[in-house]
Amino acid sequence: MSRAKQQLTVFRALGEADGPLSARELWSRLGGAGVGLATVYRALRRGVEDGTLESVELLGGGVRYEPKDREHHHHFLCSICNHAFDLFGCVEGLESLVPDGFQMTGHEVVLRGTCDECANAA
Amino acid sequence: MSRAKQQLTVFRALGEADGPLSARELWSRLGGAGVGLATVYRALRRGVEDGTLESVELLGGGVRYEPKDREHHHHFLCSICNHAFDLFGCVEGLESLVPDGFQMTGHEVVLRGTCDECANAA
DNA sequence: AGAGAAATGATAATCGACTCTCAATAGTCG
DNA sequence: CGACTATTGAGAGTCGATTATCATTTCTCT
Repeated sequence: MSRAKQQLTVFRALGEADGPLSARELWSRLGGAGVGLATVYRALRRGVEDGTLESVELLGGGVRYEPKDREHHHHFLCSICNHAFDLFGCVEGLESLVPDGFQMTGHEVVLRGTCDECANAA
Repeated sequence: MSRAKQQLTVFRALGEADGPLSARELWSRLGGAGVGLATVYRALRRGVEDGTLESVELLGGGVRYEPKDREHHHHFLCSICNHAFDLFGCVEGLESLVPDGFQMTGHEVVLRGTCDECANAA
């Protein structure tokens, strides 16, 4: 593989994914061989520093990364394949949960369950 | 400290907390000295096996534990002190986020921001 | 093409979280 | 009290994730 801008390769793979990917998921998608794990980590770190990428941490799954240019959205975590999927839309009524004196700056919603594919395979 | 049922000590501390605690938080609340970290981990593990405790994993915060006998609730994670607080109530409209073919079995909502105390200290 | 800068891959090193080991201690029960 | 079992604390060991090292390769610019 040409060594020019492997970072672009990493970003492209993230952009094509249907949800945030962990460093390892990303690495295996890139073929494992051909791109070093260290390079994946480097690209991710730089992406976050650049503001191009965003890291999200979901329950039980460690840190994953996704392009920062996406609209506000949340995630679905399949408890079988452990893959995270993007969801669209948001929910109502978050403000009412905030206790007096607390200031909310953001929120995260994670749905757990079985994804399409795993549900059919079962 | 008497060695009888340190596990109870651990459970009590969790019960008195205003939110889920990590093993380390719990350990430092118990005085650090006096109870070994290993004992804390052991008590937590047994608690989860018993069904007495539940482990929750919030964004950016690792694994925390809380008594399982609580009502359905969510959490507020202070980005300054990094402490997790219990919230009461839930939100509407979660089902509408689930894609076709996916089966939701649970969900987690985490609010981020500044807690009472940190907001005043700032 | 040639020099210097930047990026890369393989692997060693690090880090934090958690578990295991083991001798010592406390609890149980006759 | 005395034998036997369960629990404990301290520290070593393990495990996975991430980062650092470094020789090599690729880029950029002339």
